[in-house]
Amino acid sequence: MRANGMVPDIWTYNTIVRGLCDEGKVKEAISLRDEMESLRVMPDEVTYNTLIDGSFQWRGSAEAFELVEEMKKMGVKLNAVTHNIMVKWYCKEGKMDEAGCAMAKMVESGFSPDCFTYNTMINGYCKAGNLKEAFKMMDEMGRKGLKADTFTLNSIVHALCEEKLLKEAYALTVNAAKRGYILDEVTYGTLIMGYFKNDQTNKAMKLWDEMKEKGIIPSVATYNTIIRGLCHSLKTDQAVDKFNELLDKGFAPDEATSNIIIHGYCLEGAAEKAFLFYNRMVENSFKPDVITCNILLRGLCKAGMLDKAFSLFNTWIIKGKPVDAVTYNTLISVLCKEGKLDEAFDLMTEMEGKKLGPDQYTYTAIIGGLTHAGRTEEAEKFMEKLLETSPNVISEDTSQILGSGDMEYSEQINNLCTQRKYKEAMKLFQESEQKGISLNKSAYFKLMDGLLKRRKSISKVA
DNA sequence: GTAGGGTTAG
Repeated sequence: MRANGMVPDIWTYNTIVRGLCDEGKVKEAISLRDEMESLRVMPDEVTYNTLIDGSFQWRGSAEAFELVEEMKKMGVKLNAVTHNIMVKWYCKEGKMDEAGCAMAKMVESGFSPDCFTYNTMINGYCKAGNLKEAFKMMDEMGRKGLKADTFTLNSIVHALCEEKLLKEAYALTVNAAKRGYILDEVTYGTLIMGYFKNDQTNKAMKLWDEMKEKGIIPSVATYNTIIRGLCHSLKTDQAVDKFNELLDKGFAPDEATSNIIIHGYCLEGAAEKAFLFYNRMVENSFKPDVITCNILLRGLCKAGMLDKAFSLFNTWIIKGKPVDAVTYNTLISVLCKEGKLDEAFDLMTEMEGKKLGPDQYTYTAIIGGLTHAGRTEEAEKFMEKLLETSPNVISEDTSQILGSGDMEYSEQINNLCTQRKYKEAMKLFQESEQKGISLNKSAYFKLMDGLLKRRKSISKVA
């Protein structure tokens, strides 16, 4: 277009900015913004929001907030989407207090939180294991006239699966479907993953069939879920069947698909098969990344082929391909197990030089090696370092304690919910709040289930 | 015809 003397309009530019950001080429996207300005196609809120989200993902929050400031300076008004992006990234970083502040700031700026905001917050609280706040958000959402939807449902299903409450998760989806909620491939994928993680392979496969019978076409991400599940159940050959099915349907597997299968063979101790598949994929334009490298290294170490592991590591470095903390920790662990502590220390120095660590995994490996060699005093020194870096490794899990909650209130609320006396359950919840009493997780789940039931009409799910 | 929420490899 430019060569033919045409000036792309704002829509065209924004589309390309989005494409670049998706690929992680945020710098190029930002320089495109300069080009836009020089051509007097002024970047708008869509351009900035795209760049801000991309910066959060690929360049870190400092750069992202700089763009927010720039946006203000350029006279482009922040909108609800801008705020939702900021809320989302606080949630992704697990900073739920700050996410709450961002939401409050959104209100101050004159925007009411919408379904995106609430679903983001609900998911964030679920991921943080704070079911009480997740439930409170859901309640608030309902009181503002916003309807829970498939996104809300999927967050709760995921949280239930994480708690190993699979029966409850399944029952929730069945009841939700009866009430008019749309179950989609993510709902199924989440349940399937939950069953696989709890070694209920048959149920997982049954749900896969059920999903397909319903005419839901799984995307690559959902194919990855079933392939991953089969691999973790040491059924990599079956996983490859699904992989071939994916190819037959004309889908292109992504980077993850190949890594999962390579990992599957490594888990089975079949390093040769892993390399055969690796080679097959490389010939088909698969670009191995640092995760591929780490998987292969672990596989080779597991199979006792240390020489091969180190030669792979060296070739990788010579080729200038990136390595990370996991790469080093993988090798350091195996060296410690083999009693080759000097070499392990050398690698630790090397990773320190590259500012990749050491982290808690490095220290744990070193402590194990030293203890095994009877070098207790040195081990204790590293123990101190470990506690400095991550005090939570050994201390008690406070969320567990908080999560245990008050039995009496929890049970009463559980019972009321089972009897569908949600109003009374809510009253009791408010009473417990006033007394500063926390409930157990199952009580919060029951209350959330109640909120899903409260929903009267069905909103279209995109 | 452009931006924001749920599943997602070591």
